Amino acid sequence: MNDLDSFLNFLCKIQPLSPEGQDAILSLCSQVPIAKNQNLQDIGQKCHTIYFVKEGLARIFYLKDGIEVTEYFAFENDLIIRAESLFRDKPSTKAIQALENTVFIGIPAEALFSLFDQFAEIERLFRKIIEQAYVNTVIRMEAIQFHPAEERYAQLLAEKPNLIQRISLKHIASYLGITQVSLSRIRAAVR
Amino acid sequence: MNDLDSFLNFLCKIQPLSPEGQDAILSLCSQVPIAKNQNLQDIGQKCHTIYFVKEGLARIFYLKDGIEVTEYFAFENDLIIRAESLFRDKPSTKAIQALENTVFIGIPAEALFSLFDQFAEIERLFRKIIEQAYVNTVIRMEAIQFHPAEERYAQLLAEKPNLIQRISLKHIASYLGITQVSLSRIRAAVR
DNA sequence: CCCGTCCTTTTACAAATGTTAAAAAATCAA
DNA sequence: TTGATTTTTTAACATTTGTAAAAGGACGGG
Repeated sequence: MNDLDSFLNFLCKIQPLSPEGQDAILSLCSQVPIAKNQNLQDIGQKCHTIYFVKEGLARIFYLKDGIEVTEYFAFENDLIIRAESLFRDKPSTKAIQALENTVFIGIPAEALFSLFDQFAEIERLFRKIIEQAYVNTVIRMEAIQFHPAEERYAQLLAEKPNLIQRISLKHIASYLGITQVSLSRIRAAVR
Repeated sequence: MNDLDSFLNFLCKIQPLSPEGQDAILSLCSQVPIAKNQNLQDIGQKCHTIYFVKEGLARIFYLKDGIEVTEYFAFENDLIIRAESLFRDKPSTKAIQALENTVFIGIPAEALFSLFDQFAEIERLFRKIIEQAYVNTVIRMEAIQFHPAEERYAQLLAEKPNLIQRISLKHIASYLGITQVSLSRIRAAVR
């Protein structure tokens, strides 16, 4: 019994993997515990690692005029990568931060890509994972493009009701593309 | 000599393909000419086809309170898919429309996915294509999330200076997430 | 327990954007 | 060209959201 079993199980639901394939992935996985409010990766670093959240909660954020803007929240089993750095080999303008005590699973990208030659099933797995990430981003962009902030907040609450208990409002506000003052107003109006 | 040569060449730059792989893809490609302002795919249809623009110009749009919102523009060789329908097998709330007389290249998704078993190189090609699309969407979301409309307009002009000659301002406005009135004001202020 | 820090709300005001309507300009077809 | 249609601009006003500052709460360290 390995404590990455539930993670492997999660992967196999996306794409069934042979025992050999599973072992190959496992051999690349390392667990990285990060304390609450600490960064897993800092702004300015090139991203060479694909991360998942094993337990805890994390976000990607960047700085806009000195203010932190949250781009993405990752919960258990969620993929968390800085795609614009990883797939373009450029330094990232974003950081990955643990919002709770969090254990990440890290997979070195180069080593993983090498596995693709040997295991087509693993390439397929990650193709599907990226497809899902892509679809999620398209859907989120639609929301942010033309829905007023109040709708976006309501929608977020409907999708992830427990979010509000685990994440501070200022992070939620910047994720919604508004200020925390504005979010406070929205909450007051709903109440 | 086949008139899809330039398209094949475009694909091979992303991922080199064997002659057999190239033939396999070609055998699935059909060309679909659509007249200006006509829809290639309508709202409500399930999307089962992966499209590229061979020549011309197209967009994806949806209706928000009866008003058309442009989600995406596709120029020559650009991928144009309604990802949330294609990868989730749901009816799309979006339409694909030709903004000029346009020739699309269509590849049936199911048949393509079957090729993946036979040609790992083709699966890799489409993995990379989706990765690129994903990165582009992440970057666009960052822009729309926290940059004011005026910046987004300036950035769009810098990236695609010829866009303004080919696309009406109302479409550009909705792509930027603002009304056409607002875009007119921005243009007047810059002038 | 108290203090300081950080988070959240509230207030007042400013700026940006939406809405509606109408005018001006451009486009297109007969 | 003319007339009809569409696109773009302009105007006036309403609404939303941002900014800055202050006040109240929550929370942890000493």
